[in-house]
Amino acid sequence: MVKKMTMREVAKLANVSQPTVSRVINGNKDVSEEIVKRVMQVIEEVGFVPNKTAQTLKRNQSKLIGICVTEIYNPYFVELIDHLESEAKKRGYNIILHNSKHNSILEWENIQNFMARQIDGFLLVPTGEYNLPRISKLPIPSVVITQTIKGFDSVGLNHLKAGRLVAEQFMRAGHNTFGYIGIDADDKFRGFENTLYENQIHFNSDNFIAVPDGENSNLLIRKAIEGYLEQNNEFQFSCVFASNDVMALEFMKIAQERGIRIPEDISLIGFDDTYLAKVMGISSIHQPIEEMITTTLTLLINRIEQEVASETVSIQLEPTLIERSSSRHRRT
Amino acid sequence: MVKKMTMREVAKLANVSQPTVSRVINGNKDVSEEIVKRVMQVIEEVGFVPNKTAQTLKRNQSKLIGICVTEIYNPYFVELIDHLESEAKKRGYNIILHNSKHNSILEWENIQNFMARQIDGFLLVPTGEYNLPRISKLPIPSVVITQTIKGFDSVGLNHLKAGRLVAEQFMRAGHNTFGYIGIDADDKFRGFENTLYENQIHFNSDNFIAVPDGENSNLLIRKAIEGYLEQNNEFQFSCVFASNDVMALEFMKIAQERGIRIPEDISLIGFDDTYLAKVMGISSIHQPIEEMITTTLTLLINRIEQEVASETVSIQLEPTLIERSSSRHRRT
DNA sequence: CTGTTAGCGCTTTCAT
DNA sequence: ATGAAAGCGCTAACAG
Repeated sequence: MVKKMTMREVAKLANVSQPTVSRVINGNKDVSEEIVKRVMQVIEEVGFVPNKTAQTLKRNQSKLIGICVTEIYNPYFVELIDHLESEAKKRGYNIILHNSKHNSILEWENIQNFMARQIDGFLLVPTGEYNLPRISKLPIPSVVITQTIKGFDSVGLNHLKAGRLVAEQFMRAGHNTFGYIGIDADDKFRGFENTLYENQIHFNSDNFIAVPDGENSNLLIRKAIEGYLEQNNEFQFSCVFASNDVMALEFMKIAQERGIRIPEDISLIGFDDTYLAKVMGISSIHQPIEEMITTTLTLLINRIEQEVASETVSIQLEPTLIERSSSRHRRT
Repeated sequence: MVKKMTMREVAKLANVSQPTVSRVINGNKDVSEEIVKRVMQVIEEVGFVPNKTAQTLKRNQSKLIGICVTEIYNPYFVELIDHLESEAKKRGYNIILHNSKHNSILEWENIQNFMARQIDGFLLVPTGEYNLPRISKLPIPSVVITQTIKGFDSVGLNHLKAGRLVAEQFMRAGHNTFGYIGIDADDKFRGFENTLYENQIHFNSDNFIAVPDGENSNLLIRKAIEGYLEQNNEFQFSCVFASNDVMALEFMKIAQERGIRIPEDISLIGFDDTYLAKVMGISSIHQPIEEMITTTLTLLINRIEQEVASETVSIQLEPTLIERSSSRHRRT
């Protein structure tokens, strides 16, 4: 094929009308065997591929799903995108990926682009609240992923439960001073803190190492941890929960540099169970990514195909704790 | 906007003809200020976004570039995709990502899909030779990336030079027994071996740890390295070059488990300079990814827009060695 | 069963 | 400076 073929040209070569070619391609059964064979042969020979752009225009559906993430660097999102790509393909959809880089302006541009490209629906890891009002006015459905936002369809993790799992594990191992590394006091922290509280343990807020929001940067994380050390001279806890694996790893490295043994001196549990955690032997909260993707896609595709505007649904999946060497140590 | 708007409806609201709206949107200057303002206002109000699908059909160009990689898990490809997305956007193109999973059948399906979606051109990390003949017959341009294949436009790395850099560094540090971990005797190995040879050092092929081709799996890598140890009891080299960072990291972990110190007992250099290497302090060959992307895109977009079928060009970029702690040790 | 016709939303002559 | 008309490649309604 040296030039792009169209149905019209295929039709000419097969001595049939152009709509007949369309019927053959779409498996319409009211076509004689004879003609089907003739047309298929020509298609094969010239390597014809139907123009989805024209189909989209005519059918008013593109079989395209958008996904807009806040960063692409996070191994967690990579896993997400990878699964999404395969799963969507299985269901006859392609995906188009955009990165908002934690920037709401860019996020909106991305969504406009989605609209322009006639996607049928999209998945969103929101940068914040900024665009939510206009997103809810869009004429196509979307599902928020990894977070729960009221008024939106969403599939996320039970973060409270995740925090609880970690706290329980630490308590079971005999710890009584606790640390936390994260962006702010979100649900996973609250689950952690509440569980301690229910067991008459007060979480000392000095041991909350706050990392600035935004792109996950090793440098920023390191600064935050070193900032803590300047204030406190040494870590005032025997176990620490990091709100993602990147932070957990950075903590581990700083500990190693200072001769602090993990888990003997400090136990560590991360979050997301990315391959960073697997590779480095860091215990971590596992999110059921595959289940998340299938659930999300099912929800979104239902919205696309049923076009019913029923109540928004918000699904929370259950986290599990994957224990590795970084927390396999019992305090005495 | 509760329904998708079209130019026709915008036109009606602005009391002009539909082609006039098109002119306004495309910045045609033969439109009176007055009307431009009126139309823009309506567009703003109703949140109209032009339908790129219809534009594609009419203009016969989609402003879409495909990229098909062999795996998405490799941090190197993640970096590649990330840069590509931003850089393409700067030049007015969107990207559509596919994963061939090292499978030639899937690769061809992906390319067919590209064609169906009317992409203007694509970048390819080939799974092998299988599809190359038909790819060269396609009516749209493509550029092979990370490899050099004759008869194709390609942008890759000077792998011979990379191997040479590593060998030179090891020799300079006083090593005289050498190891290699990789898939097969590719250019980067040849550069390594040749450089040793030129210095009267024979590379002992027993010290070639061969990892099976395919998806980068930590498990397969580990098996290969452990297989070596079963044969040889211990590592018969004081320095080792791993053909990517994932392999380097796996080597490092196995070494650690066995009390082998890096770099004191064995120096290690990886390849790709991914954040795995950065985070773990592994010396690594850096590929200039940004330069690679800009070069590749420039080449591809030239092909797309000039539509001249001149000689294929093949560009090799220069690697650099980033030295980190895993090789900072001088033999005495 | 198969062909004819119309039209998806846009751009692009061609008139005026 | 603006509108009318044609057509990109396809699907779908309608004839026959």
